[in-house]
Amino acid sequence: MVMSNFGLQLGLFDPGDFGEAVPQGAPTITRLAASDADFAQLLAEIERAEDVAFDTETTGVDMTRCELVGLSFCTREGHGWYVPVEMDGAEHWSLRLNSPQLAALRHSLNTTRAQLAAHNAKFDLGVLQRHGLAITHNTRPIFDTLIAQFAIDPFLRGGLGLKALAKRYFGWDMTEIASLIGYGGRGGRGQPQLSMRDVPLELAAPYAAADADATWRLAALSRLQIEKLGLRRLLDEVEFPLLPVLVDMEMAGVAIDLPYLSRLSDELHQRLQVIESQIHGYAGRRFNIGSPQQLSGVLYQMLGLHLNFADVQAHPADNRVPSTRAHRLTQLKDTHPIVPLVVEHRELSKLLGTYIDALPTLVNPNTNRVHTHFNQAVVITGRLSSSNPNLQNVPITTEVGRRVRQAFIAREGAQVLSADYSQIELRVLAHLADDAGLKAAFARDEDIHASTAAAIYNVPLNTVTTDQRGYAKRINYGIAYGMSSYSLARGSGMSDANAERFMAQYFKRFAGVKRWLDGTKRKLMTERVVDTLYGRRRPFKPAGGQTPAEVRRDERLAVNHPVQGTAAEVVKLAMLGLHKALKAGGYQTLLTLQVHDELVLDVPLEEVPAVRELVRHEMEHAIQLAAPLKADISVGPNWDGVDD
DNA sequence: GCAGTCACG
DNA sequence: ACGTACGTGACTGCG
Repeated sequence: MVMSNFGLQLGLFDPGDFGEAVPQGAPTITRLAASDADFAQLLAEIERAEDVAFDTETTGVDMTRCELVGLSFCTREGHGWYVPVEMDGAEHWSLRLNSPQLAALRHSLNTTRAQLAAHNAKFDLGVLQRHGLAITHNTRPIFDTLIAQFAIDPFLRGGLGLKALAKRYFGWDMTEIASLIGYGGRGGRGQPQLSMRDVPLELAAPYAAADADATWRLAALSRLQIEKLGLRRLLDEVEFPLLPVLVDMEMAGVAIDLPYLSRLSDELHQRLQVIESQIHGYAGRRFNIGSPQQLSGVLYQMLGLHLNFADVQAHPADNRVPSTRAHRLTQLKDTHPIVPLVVEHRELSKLLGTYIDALPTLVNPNTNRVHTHFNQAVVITGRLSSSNPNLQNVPITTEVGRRVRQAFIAREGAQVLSADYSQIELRVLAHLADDAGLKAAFARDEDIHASTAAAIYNVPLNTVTTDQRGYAKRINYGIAYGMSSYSLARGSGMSDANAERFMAQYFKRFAGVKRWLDGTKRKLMTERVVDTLYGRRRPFKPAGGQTPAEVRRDERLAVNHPVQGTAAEVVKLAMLGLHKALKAGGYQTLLTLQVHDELVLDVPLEEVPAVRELVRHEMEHAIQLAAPLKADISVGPNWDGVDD
């Protein structure tokens, strides 16, 4: 066994563990669909197979724009079909779009009793849907081998790519797509020189057929791993059913008010100019304010700003300079007029660079909307992540930030509906810890931070002060992340001794939480793995050799994982129920964004009253926990919601 | 390609 | 005595 591999050290899977069930050696036999008769045989195989893996070959990686070039299928191990699509030139048979053959394939895929499998199925489902091959009526969820492998081992070395997995489990050295279409630039980055459309059939067919076969074998292996690790409910009831929901969300995209952003950009660039010359004036010379190094030199050396000696001490071990982060600058804001200008400069250039000037370039010209990617296999806890662009970190805190949010609008004649869970992680904690005090507070729909304060300070709820509530809020959130009394003191301004007394009082009052934290740490020590309500695992390296700091960190990770991860599962369940209800009700409403505890929808005006109640119901009844779930909803012309 | 910074839950 | 809350993604400067 290769002990250098983290996944294997964790006692997960050796490539040969399921070797008998999944023979590895035999290469793929390629069968080209070269006639109507061939194609008919493929459909017959799809219809009577137990499992069908498929893959799409396209002209690009953007599912909202690329063209379908070919399809590959595997209905039994070792055999892969390739179906060319819309091939020009008469010498080869190919599947035509809008043809009876394509309709027949759609019917087969939607009615077969087989479970369909694909690697990174979101892409393939989106592409197929755009080419008249929507898979919406197959009663079994798509088996996504990438999502499955991420649940099986989130720390898989070598990544989750199909080729890497085939190498790892089957010892295959598969053809990389780069060797077919080539990539310009360095390190395989940059634009491909060709598209799959330009690759000769003799090369494309075996390449694509091998991908389908590899996916088929990987699905078979994954099923065994899933059983062994207890991941069936997570995948069958949450992750796999979520796939078509995410496809719809990504295809829907979100509307952006471009003229508004353009005006905002002009205004803020002007302001930035003014600030910049003022900063250079105070500094006595021009320098790049965006360079932390140069800025640090100006602030701490030229202007001599500091709160204490430690600020300006050299860091001989490395070449680091004193930090210029906003938190630091805020502490210094009254010592020199340059400081607030630097803070504002930071804020404006961040907002302009990341959102205001970036978003317009990301609008899809075909749809006039921005299509983010929701990734299901990045975050260890099971949250979604969003990228290209990341629409889960659109500003909201500052005044200017809210103006950025106003650029997110709805279709003509529609409104933006935003619904967010109230304190979902604390409700999840109440459930996981089965804590009587926490459950009672939520059952009475109390202001949880105020009622925590009342409990800890042992005062009536209506006499809790703003400060007391603030400390309680800090501790409520901190607990879920494994915060220490030391951090509470640092973060709240309390003395170390007071913070310690405060936390002791909290654990006395919420003994169930204390029990759960201790139990989770014990599980970490003994089993080196923790999991969520639906069984998503968070493995840890074997004990031994960690420093005390690393042990503490692992403890925080271990207690945070079930809380954050279970909350993520609840939100996903709500998305599933909502998506289903919107379809069943024939609504034109689009689910557009998910931001961890918030769902955003694009709702036609006439549907607003009904959809508002639908959303509330689906979110609050996504699952039955020991604490009730609560959703707050606002509706308005843009994402900076106005009315609730 | 990494570090610093900062946007969000 | 330890080190200072969990989880992300994007941009910029710099070597």
